[in-house]
Amino acid sequence: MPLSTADRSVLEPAIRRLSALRPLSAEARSSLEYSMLEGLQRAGSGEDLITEGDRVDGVRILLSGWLGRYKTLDDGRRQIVNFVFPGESCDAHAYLLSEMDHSIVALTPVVYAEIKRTRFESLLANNPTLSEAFWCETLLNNAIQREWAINLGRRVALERVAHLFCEIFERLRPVGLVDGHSCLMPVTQMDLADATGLSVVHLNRTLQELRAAKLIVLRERTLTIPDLDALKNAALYSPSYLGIYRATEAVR
Amino acid sequence: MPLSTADRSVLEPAIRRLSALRPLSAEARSSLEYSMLEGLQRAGSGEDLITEGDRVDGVRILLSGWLGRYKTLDDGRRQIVNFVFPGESCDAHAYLLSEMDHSIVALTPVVYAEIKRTRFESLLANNPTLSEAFWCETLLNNAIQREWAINLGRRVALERVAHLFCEIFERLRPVGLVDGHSCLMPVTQMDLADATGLSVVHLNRTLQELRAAKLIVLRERTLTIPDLDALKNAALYSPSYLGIYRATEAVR
DNA sequence: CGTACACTTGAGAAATTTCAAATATAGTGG
DNA sequence: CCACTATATTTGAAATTTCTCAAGTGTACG
Repeated sequence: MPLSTADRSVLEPAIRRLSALRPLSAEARSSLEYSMLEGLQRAGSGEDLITEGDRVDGVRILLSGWLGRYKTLDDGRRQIVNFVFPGESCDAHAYLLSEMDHSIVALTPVVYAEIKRTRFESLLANNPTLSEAFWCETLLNNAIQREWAINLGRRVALERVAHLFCEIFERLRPVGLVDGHSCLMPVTQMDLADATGLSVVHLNRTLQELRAAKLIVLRERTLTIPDLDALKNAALYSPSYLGIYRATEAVR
Repeated sequence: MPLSTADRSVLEPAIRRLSALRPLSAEARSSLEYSMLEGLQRAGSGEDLITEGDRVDGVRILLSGWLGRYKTLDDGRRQIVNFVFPGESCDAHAYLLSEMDHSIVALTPVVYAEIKRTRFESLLANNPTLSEAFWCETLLNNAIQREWAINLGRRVALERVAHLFCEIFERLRPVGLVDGHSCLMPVTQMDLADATGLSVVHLNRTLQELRAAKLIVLRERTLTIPDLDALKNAALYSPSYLGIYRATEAVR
């Protein structure tokens, strides 16, 4: 469903994030803003934005809420293979491949901008700097996906959940969604379980362990990390995969 | 160490694979060949081609042997997050990010072509079709990486190893490295364990299970899959993530 | 021939899952 | 606003998977 009344401030996360990846010219920025404002959309929690096997015909840029990229096995097992946070896009360039290899679901109510393929392509053709920013995003995604592999393959439950929380913090920070030591945690424990490859029951117990160790406070849909370094320590966190964000952090 | 005598046939896997991703113009093909022939290199088994934290300054295209992309945790745990097979490139465009987020090791003796950044960039600039092929490769890598996430997060040991073998088959096929029902399996069980997130001991037992079920034959560094569909079944394999290869398969 | 490395086996320990049920919490219609 | 219902979180206990440790057997290579 299209949004009618929209002021430009809803676009802020997208602009902020792309600028963090590559400095955008004023011109690139304004034509992007124009294209986004034309395609504002909402989706409700639980709604699939796109399903494995679909063909893609454009790009969506998330403006608020959380999305989950997921894959399922025939017997229903589900793995969230990545989150999409405000400012991040999904499917940029995906039309270069034949079809979607995964699905994307709204884990919360979301607002996003949809830009059709032809529009998007001309936007990139006219703004090399923008094109580079989107490609950078693809590369960054790749790096994040690799980190998820070691997270799922080699970290034990506690480290794994701790690591996810660290990553969420670092990815929300550049778009201004970390407030002091806290951020919103709007998803269910089931979602977190599917993202960490754990059962809900064990995820729940792991959260309690993290709470008992005073590494996190999690209540009323808010995650607080009193001491991020301590949590990173528990997670065996290594920062190199989000390297491109580091400049951003310094600027804060 | 540079290779001296080199005939053009060593380049075949690379040309074959890129052509599978995007049809290459004769011109693109020959300038790529020329650039590759100039930068032929070898590395011995166990040698790191590049290490996490390094800056990248070019692209390498693997011509023979297997590479492993891996990450490690401080206490030594290692996860191979992906393999690189002949014809695949590593680090294409990686110089757009600040530094390597992972390391790449030669799991066998390898031959590869190295193209320096400036050379590579002008190659892409002059051959849009080539540029698209390389970007396609990046997107495909992304899809593979997502599949690894569900493999590590949601498949049990037997399914996981079975799935890895199916994937290896499907990725080796387009470059002509599958011979009937067999392909080379030149890596150690330790490497396979690190790729599937299992301990060596458990990987070994899982292989025995697969053998007992007649799903694989594995001896003398050769993997035979008598009935690929049966193995895919056991792996809960879903083909959508290697979709772009499907045209290739049909052509065979 | 020896030494290092790769593979295999056994057995107990640990992590994680499953099943089942109890308690919260949130959303909905009256 | 409340009662009702569905969903989300939490708890207990047993079953299962996977890991660790330790040792034995092969195999390749100098």
